[in-house]
Amino acid sequence: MPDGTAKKPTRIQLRNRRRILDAALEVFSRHGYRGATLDQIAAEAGLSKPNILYYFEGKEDIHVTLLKQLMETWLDPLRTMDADGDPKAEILAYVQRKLDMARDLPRESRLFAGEILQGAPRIVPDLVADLRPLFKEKCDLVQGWINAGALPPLDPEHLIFSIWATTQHYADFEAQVQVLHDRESDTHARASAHLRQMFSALLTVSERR
Amino acid sequence: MPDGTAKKPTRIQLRNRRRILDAALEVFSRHGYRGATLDQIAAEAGLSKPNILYYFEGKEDIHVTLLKQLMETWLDPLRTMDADGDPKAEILAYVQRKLDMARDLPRESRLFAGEILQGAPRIVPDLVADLRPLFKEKCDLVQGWINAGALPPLDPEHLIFSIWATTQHYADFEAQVQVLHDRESDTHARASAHLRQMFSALLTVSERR
DNA sequence: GCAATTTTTTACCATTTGGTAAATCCACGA
DNA sequence: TCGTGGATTTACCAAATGGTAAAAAATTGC
Repeated sequence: MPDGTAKKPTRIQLRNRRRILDAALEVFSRHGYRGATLDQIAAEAGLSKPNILYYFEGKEDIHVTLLKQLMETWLDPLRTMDADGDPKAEILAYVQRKLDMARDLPRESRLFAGEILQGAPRIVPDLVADLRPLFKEKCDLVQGWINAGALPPLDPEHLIFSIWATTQHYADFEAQVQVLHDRESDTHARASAHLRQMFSALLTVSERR
Repeated sequence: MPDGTAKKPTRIQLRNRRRILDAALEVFSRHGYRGATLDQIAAEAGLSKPNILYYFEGKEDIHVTLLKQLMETWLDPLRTMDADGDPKAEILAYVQRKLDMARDLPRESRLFAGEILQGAPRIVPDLVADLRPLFKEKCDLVQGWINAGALPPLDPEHLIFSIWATTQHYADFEAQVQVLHDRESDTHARASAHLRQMFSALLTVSERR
């Protein structure tokens, strides 16, 4: 068995672990943690169930591995927000990056959403360790811009919440959007335009007459 | 057994069905459909498992009953949006009602979110039958206001998506909000102020100098 | 080519879980 | 008070599911 204790992973090990995580992402994101079965993951990965348990300690191990790995990707666009850039442009660019991610990585978005929805039982520690500091940092950054008069007074925490909510909505609630959205129009393009308009309005310093 | 075919339900039937649905809402919203077990629901309801199956045909029956029942409550605030009121005030009031619902009925919000997240397999028909017409109607209403010059040009569909996303976020992602939000501040009050500010900015006809 | 190691399969198992059958309990009207 | 029909419990079951042991197969290093 490939113990996790820092050896050099074989080519086969690398390939199969990736296969398994790919399959697991697909299955977990569609059915949730409890709804997903090892048999489904095994079938999707093209491996046998015991073979999967040769590479991971168990179902939870796969899920946690997936979540931790995902967290990095997920936080990346936020990290990119640059203190030296133009405040409004930086934030609007962040909105776009987040929206693009919802389009390009919907499974990842749903996996994360499912975990949070159920109280984040398996990922709260990572949330506290990784997300919280970054979140605080970026809130402070936005607050700094406000204090400098580069942005109108607003609530940094809830601004970020709103960005997350509006962008991830298109991945997490895709089933609903699909039912409601006008079939002929390009969802992504219109969502992009709308969010730019909305956050632009919020971020623009109102010039009183 | 109390067949669904239109008899007069006993007092005991009414009471126990309500108990079961209450318990099921609690359990389903916390663990999702697959994650919830009849035993948990039974324990929460203070009834035995077979007794629960005396009142409902099965697990799915309970879940579907809950979802359909919930849909009504859920759509109510949207229905209230009045064509004769002031457009901006009507929309902002809708935002507030939706935010209040996220605070007062988080379990309902999460139950719904969980269903949609997994592709809404058990509720798409109702979405199409109930939600879609109402959604269309209100989009047309907003479009009418825009055409009349009472609102700036904006995308009605995505406006509503954004309202749903931002308000429900506080219920569905509560675990995350809890980890990140400043402990001393009143989440609901600040969220309310922020959303009012954001949608107000979006809905205000920009008066060019 | 061959021993040693890694990978995969076969054959299981224990538990959980949704669900059922039938016996029993109980409320209530005549 | 007693019978009747609704309500509840007891004792189950079959399938699904996470997981394991050990043998077989493949791969690798020499």
